[in-house]
Amino acid sequence: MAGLQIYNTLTRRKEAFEPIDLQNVRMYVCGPTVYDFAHIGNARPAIVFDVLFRLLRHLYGENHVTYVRNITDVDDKINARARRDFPGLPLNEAIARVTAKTEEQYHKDVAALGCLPPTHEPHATAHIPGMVKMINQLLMPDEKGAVHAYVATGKEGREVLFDVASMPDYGGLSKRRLDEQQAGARVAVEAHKKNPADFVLWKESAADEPGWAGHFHEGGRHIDIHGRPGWHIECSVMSEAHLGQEFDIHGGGLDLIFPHHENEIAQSRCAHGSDVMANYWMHNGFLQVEGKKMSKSEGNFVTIHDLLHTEKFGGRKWPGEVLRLAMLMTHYREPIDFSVRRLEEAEAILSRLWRHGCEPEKGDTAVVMQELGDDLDFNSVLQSLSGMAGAPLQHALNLLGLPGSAPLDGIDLNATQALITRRLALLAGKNFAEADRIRNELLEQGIQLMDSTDPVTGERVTKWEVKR
RNA sequence: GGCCUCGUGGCGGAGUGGUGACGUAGAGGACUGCAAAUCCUUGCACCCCGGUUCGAUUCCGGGCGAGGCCUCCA
Repeated sequence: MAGLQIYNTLTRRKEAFEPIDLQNVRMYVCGPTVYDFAHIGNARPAIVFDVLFRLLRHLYGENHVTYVRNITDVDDKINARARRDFPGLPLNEAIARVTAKTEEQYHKDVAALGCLPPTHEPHATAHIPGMVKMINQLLMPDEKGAVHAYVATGKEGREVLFDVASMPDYGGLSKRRLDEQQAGARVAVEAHKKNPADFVLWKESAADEPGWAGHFHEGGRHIDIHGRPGWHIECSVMSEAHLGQEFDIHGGGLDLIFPHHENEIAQSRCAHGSDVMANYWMHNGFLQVEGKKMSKSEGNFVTIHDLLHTEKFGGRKWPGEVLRLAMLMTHYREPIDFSVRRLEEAEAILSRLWRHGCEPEKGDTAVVMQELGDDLDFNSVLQSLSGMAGAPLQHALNLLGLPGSAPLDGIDLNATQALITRRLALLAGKNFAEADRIRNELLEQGIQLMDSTDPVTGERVTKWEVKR
């Protein structure tokens, strides 16, 4: 079996990947918070980890990989959006509308980018009891007698907080030392926290906010807090529910290393009394748009939906596969400057590959997967693809989640063939003007004609391809 | 202030202590009725300044620049 090398954020180096269970390779990736259209920055992890998912399925078998990507559907940003968009509705109903609509849109977007559905897509709101249970585990003394959580009262009510000082090696993923963080950090001091780095596990909800019953036990006391979970606890609980206490790969964007992933590790390890949550932590790099940080105020905030369905970026729509390749052209850990030029180049590469896909076969798909196994070395992959043709090329493209040939949707094959035949007749009669008119007409439909001469008969042969 | 990335030709992107891959775009040519495709040819690139060295883009030091995290964020 070809090896797989993965750069592990935990150790800051590339390591040979060794699954805990060959029969069930397990990966968790942080999914979207569903309050707004996903932007192209959100597309990167979806695409990168989809490629990894496909590679793992290739290496270990389709039924031996479990990929979990959560949906965060409880969050203060969602509440704010719900109040804004549906002011007349009760908040919970408004929230349900926002999350349902956004989630549906997200699924359409990533599907258009060629991403397979994950094995499981758990919703945070479906795992509240599990979160309460884990928080209680943290409130109880562990095997060594350490208590990792406490109840305190903050400005907006009671909270259950994680006590970072209770975990000696807190900060291992982000390589942050607690004592180094204090100096100079612009963290508003919150008096109820034992340590400024302590983070919320559960917080009390106001009457009009979404909330669930939380029964907690602290030092023999029973405490009921009608509230909602903190952000980090979701992933700890959902990953355990679907992948167990220890699993193989945990992925997400670079910005999640701290605090999100650091805190997930703290919660899971302290609740489980273990040294490991996931063995390999992978993080994708950030992207800019046309050389600038993407932000709404810069006016360069680009959603996946905009790219696919509007003409806001570069004055035209872009097919999902072009977007996918444009994203993969740069190694997943490197920063990307997302630009029109990049999309154009991806498109050019893709049409050349599709053209080669119709030629006599050349090359070996296995080589591609081997190169991909070197920490997703897509640059080498692209290089190999350009030397391939025919079925192996098409197969390789499919394994990468790209179409093996140009999609023919919306093209009337019979009508096209009829026009080509008529044009050949016109050419035989040297009626170039009319023949060119037909060629231009087809080009406007996205069909590019290519004339050549049959080497044997010397007759003109016309081929065509889809050009978007 | 602390921690961390990155800086190669128009763009994307390899690589190396000593003739600077490759792709894409551009230019010229072949082919073609003309295109498209294909093939051939072609162009100023290694952020700056020191140091080590016979020689540095590659090693060391210092700058400058871009970006990320430390607060919600892919």
